[in-house]
Amino acid sequence: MSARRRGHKAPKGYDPSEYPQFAVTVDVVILTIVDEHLQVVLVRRRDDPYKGMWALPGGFKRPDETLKDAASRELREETGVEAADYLSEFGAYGDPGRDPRMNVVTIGFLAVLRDVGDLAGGSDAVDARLVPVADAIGGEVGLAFDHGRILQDAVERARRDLETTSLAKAFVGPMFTLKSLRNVFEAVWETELDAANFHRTMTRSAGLVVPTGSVVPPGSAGGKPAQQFEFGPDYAAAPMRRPPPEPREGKGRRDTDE
Amino acid sequence: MSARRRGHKAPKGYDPSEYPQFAVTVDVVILTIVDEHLQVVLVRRRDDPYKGMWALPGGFKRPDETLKDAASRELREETGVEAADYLSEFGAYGDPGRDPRMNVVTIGFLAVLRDVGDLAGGSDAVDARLVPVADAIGGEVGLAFDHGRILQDAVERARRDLETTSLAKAFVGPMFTLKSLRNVFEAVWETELDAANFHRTMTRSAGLVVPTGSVVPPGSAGGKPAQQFEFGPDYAAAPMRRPPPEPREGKGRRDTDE
DNA sequence: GTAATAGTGTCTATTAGACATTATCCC
DNA sequence: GGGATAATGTCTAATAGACACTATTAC
Repeated sequence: MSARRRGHKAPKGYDPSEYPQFAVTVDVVILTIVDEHLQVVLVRRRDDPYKGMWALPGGFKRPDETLKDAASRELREETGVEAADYLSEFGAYGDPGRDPRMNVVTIGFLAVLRDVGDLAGGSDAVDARLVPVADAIGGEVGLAFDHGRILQDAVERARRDLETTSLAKAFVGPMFTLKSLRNVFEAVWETELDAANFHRTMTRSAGLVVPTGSVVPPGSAGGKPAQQFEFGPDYAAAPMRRPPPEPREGKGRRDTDE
Repeated sequence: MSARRRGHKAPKGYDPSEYPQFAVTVDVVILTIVDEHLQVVLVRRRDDPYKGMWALPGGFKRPDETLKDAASRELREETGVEAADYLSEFGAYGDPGRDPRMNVVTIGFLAVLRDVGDLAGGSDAVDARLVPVADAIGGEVGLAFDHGRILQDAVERARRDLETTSLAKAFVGPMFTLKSLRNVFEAVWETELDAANFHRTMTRSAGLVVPTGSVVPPGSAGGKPAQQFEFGPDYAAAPMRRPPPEPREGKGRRDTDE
């Protein structure tokens, strides 16, 4: 007991052997939207003892880099993308035994990309694929360790940040139609938004999104060409609130019926 | 380069000397409201090489405890409080050199207490005091390392959680007046809320707060006795939005005038 | 009585949401 | 033309915010 001191400010010359040592890893939850659905990058290592399990990309933090730099490096190594359009820390994970092989504390980072590019180009020792978030959370994909919980936390953070920050910018390119922007909110929030009201809410106050003048022709099914917009200087948060999750059928208390 | 492997899943028998080792500390931002102002617990260690600097309470994480347990333990050691009314992780700090004495990654926890009790009872080696958050952030109190930034992040998280979670419960006791509850929002958000509208918003839908029937007599200045309330089952988030920060005088663009 | 605090009532401007209507394309 | 998609218009209910007013206490 005397060996341990209160507080984390060890005196000069404090012997590292007197306090516990941990490996620190950074795991990156890389989100993007493909086919109108939210997807996450998962990897599977060929030399992994947990064969068949998919995992979040990640790696050891180095002493001479920041946590964010470590996350950025892992992202680059995994996807070849130089810089994420959004990269922020969302959680820390240090339960004893969560990795049976060592004492490790993992910092979770949320990365959002407009386009994930060619995943196979990342590394020759790693399988990487895009998985719909619903599948990964739903348990249809076996996730290693506590990566399921980490992914859940990341998605919840993305849902919140989409409402309270300019995260939406990271999901779309410099020019976008209001339909594609609406799809971002619908995919991340897992909800449906009225197209007419969405259009009005986005364009009501100038400075959120501004029309560029160019239009995109409709698909083979026809329709009015859609205006292309870009973000204005005032977009700092979603101009609408996230709708509350719909009550499940047959769950929760039932006041009426029967 | 060959010694380092991509990803954090080291093979069995991986040599700990092949990846960097860190000390992991947990720092706890303990918030409470005293005299209608938000306050934070700071400590100053007698044997600290950085004499005169105040710091956030914290300590090393042990391999056999979770991060939250470590935070809870530090909180208990510092304040004698057995359990915080709110305790959640809000950030990770790992910049190289942030603690010049060792490689350390710090996990920040936000703790909220209704009553901080006797701080001096915590330890004989530590001075502890309550400091108004405005003073601590304003630079009027010298904070060690990057603790100023950690504190700022914690306060920002508290502001957000007060709006989106039931954090308000942690600031008041089991019974409270609407004035004291309103003061929680005003102190944390650094704003003023209309008392009449606050009352209506809180009591409009039953299940948020419910009157207990008991009242508290007014002070020496007189006034109508205040009803005491307790939280109902439906209080999961603040029933009002956080007001946007007021634009500073003389700052920002000026469209009119001159 | 006056001052002070708790709580209610009322009015208005804004907003969310539902939904009809118009505009412009493909076939 | 008919179908499909984009964008606008309209209506209603709910809400936020300002503020007047009533209720109950200390002095």
